[in-house]
Amino acid sequence: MDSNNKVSRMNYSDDQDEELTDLRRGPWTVDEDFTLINYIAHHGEGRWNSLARSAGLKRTGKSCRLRWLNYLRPDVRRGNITLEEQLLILELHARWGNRWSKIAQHLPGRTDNEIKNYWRTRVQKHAKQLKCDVNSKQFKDTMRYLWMPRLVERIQAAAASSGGATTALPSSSTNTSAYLFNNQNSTTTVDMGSSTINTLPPGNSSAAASSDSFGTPVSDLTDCYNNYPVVNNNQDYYPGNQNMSYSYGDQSLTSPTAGYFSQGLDFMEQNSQWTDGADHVLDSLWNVDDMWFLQQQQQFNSNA
DNA sequence: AACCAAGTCAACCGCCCACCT
DNA sequence: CAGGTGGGCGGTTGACTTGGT
Repeated sequence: MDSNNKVSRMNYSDDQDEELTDLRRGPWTVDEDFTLINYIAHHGEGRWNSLARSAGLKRTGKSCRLRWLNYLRPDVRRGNITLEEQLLILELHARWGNRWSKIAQHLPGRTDNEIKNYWRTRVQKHAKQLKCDVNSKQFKDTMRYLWMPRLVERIQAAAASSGGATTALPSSSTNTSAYLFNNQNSTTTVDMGSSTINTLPPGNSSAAASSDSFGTPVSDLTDCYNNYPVVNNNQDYYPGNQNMSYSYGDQSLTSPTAGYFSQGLDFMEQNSQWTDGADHVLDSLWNVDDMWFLQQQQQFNSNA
């Protein structure tokens, strides 16, 4: 994207400080990025307003902080949200709601902004397609009893098809134990560091895991969202590796999926197209299955 | 090729809270 | 305690991209 020197045409409220009229807004230029990086490298971060002035950046302190935290920070990872991360986002959002920064704390390298964008563009899109509110019990149940188990299955399948867990892992990860799935047992355990996500017995895995030519997993909530190589723009500035690992503190995550899902799996197994690995087919079936699930729920609720 | 709609995501805003004086 | 400042958070915007017609 060549957005250099473009200035946002957004409207801003009139109560901005007059000095702000001299300030640049909109996309950051490469020069600005270098200036900010170099300044922080020598002086550290914090005191963003004075930092912006001292560095000679015609930006607000907030803008500098945001640029640094969401884009320029050496350990920031962008794009290519893995299946494991998707699962974790769903799980943590179910627990905490729109506490993006709190959720982001458990996905090293991910920013609250990215997670928020992921949620709004992918998850809310599906809620819209299903014609239900993203905060409704129906939608939450659909996530809990359909999408999350599917994610676990596909994580497991991806690990199995790669002869291990390596291709499903972020290239930067050094904590492979966080991604090892015990797919030989009747219960699939997703080990996220010291926490676990238990889900249904895998049985005959019907939801085929798909991957692109790079071996990177393709999102099941999205249309080939991950279908591109890892893009980490700030590697232009930081060519070194990133050592990070998934940790989940001492918290335990448990999905009450066992026992709820057999019908859904049967449904999927009856659709041989599930196994062809074509994402457009899979994605279209998501909605069919989701609609079926919602109908079952509505029927159940009306009978109750 | 041109147009349009939908999707994506960087960057912004307003609000709030913690801290300092 | 009040006022000012810095920083963090969630929500929103809009430029750009992509896909469909």
